[in-house]
Amino acid sequence: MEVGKRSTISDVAKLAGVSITTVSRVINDNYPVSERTKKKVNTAIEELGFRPNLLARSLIQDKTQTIGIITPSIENLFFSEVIKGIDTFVDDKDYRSFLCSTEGNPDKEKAMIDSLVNRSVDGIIVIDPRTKNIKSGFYEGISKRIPLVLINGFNEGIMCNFVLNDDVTGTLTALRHLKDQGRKRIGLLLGRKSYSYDIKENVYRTFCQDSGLDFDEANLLRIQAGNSLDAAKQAKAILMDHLEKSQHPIDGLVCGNDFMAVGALNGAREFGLNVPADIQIIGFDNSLVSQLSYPPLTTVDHHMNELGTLAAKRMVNLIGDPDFKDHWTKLSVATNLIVRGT
Amino acid sequence: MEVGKRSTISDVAKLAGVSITTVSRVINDNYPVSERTKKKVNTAIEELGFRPNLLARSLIQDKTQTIGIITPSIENLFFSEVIKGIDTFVDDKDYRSFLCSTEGNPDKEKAMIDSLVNRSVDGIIVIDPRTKNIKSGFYEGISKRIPLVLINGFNEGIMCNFVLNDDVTGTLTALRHLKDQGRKRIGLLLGRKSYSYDIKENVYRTFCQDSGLDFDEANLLRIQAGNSLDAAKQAKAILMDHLEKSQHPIDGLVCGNDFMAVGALNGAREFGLNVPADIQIIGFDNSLVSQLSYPPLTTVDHHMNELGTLAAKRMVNLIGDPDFKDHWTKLSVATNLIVRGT
DNA sequence: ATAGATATAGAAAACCTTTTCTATAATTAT
DNA sequence: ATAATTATAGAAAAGGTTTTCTATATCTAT
Repeated sequence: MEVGKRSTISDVAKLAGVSITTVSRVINDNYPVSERTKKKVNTAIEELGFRPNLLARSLIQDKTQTIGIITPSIENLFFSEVIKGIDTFVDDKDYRSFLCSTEGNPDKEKAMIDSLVNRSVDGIIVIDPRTKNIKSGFYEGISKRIPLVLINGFNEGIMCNFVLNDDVTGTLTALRHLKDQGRKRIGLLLGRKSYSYDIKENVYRTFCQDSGLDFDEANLLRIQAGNSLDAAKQAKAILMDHLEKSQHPIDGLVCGNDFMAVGALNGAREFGLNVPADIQIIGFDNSLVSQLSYPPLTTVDHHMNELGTLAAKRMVNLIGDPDFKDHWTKLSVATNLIVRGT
Repeated sequence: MEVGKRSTISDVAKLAGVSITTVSRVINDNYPVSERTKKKVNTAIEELGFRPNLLARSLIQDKTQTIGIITPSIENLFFSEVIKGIDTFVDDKDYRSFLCSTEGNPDKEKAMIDSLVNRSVDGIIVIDPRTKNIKSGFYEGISKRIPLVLINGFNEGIMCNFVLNDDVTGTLTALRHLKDQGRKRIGLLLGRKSYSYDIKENVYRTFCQDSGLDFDEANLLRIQAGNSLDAAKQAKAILMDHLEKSQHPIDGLVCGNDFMAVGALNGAREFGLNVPADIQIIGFDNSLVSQLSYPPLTTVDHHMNELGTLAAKRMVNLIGDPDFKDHWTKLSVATNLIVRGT
């Protein structure tokens, strides 16, 4: 019997000599059924190897025990930590998750989300939502149809559920640490403009002003990396370029993420500098690479896993809430500096 | 109209003044409909913002345009490269994918697969299938119900679709390289027993025998790591231990993956050795970390992305094939050595 | 002008469940 | 002994599509 078509509830009913209603009740245990019939039904289920077709159930109940996770990239360590956090939490509540990669393309992201909505997922979590889609009101529209949580993207006045890092404190702590260590010329290294990098830049500018450090446009390094590896390579190149050309090169550097920091570390070393004696380098994220580098990287711990867990928790709550449309929150996860060898 | 319940095909039919059959035909373009009615229907669809409910469609067509990907871990670089390869390929064919993490637990893996089958996924790809489930015949059973492809796990006589790395050639090339470089005492560092590590061990033993190298049980290092970071830490520790205690410590080392290799690299350095002068280290996988370490790691490129792509390609073919039950293949992806700085 | 073909459209069945509503048998209360 | 309640079970509707089968109007060929 194992081979061939999958058996249905009506096969079970027939074999057990009861109605499909009764079988359904035995499966879901939501209505009294006598022990005798229960046993008959269970035997039949066993014999046929019957498993309920979840599609049919979903269609009628209008819930799928399914969520969608949208990410700009799958193989990025930062994102996969977040995804892991989400998945662990929702898996425990017996949700399965669709994983969709957008390659950072806003239109592809929209298409993905639409596709998931048409598949009746119970909710969608977006990692690094695209600014374009935030501004166009796309997410607000989706938010009214199904539960939506956005991780690490924000804009004032948007009615959506956000889960964010405390980038302000994180950046500030890193900068202060360098200053406390006696660094005089502190630089900042970022990727192309984004929600998170914009915050870091602002904090940096304010910090320079407030703390009487020399602010110099030349100490604000910027790369246009596509992926993690690119980031490391470009970071290495741009730092070496800076060291070579600048009259007063930096002696401290905060990087937008750990990949850039590792790249910078390698660049400084190749330039002949001693880390951390000649230049101190601080990464961001506390990702795996920060612990594998030599010396291990001083970095700002983003608690990426926690970010995912929090988003997932919020999601599960929203799904259970019939008035989910009316609630929206902005949650924040604290960051802290982990001092290691750089 | 945006708010409230989602509109259905019958809403469209009513508004356009036609039958639902006709609307269905317009959507799917699988039956002649006059231009005039087509336009009426499309206007109605537009006006209502109608999108077909994919659950209902799937239920009747018995296909969901959905596959499942099972992995022991989400945040492992090796696996995420494979997943990326799979996803890119199937996404292009308009499949969405469920991602399920098993934490390496065979029973959880079984439960996950069952859950996906009940959700009527069109096929399942398993990365690093559990030996226990291979041996129990579980995969063969699933293979008869829906298309199944196993990546990086194998056992003779099992009727399933496999996609494998050529670990034999990879390991051999690495060992030969070290010998060609004049290394006399070559070691091997592996994690707990698995399909892939067993092959590497066998190749190593044979190689030592065939090439007249001193084989010494003490040069076969073994760790029991849980995750990537563990692996690096334990590799560092075990190598330092070996260097300290061994009378004739190794001067060349092939590692089971790049994380171990980075750990070993750091360990050798901390022990005061110069890499590659005093000891040469070769990793496995050509993962991101191998390019970020300093010096960058010499490693065996596994073409993980290709592994995923090939599995995905096979999967899509199986899905299209009504006789998928009768075909099974063993595909292999070549490996090659990338010589960098260690 | 009529038979046969063709183009277009709708009615109804099917997919597999859950859920509501109705029915019967068994129990309890009067 | 009868009415009212309770426990158990089934019939049928519902969920939103696709698909098969049937019907009509239009066209083509004789």
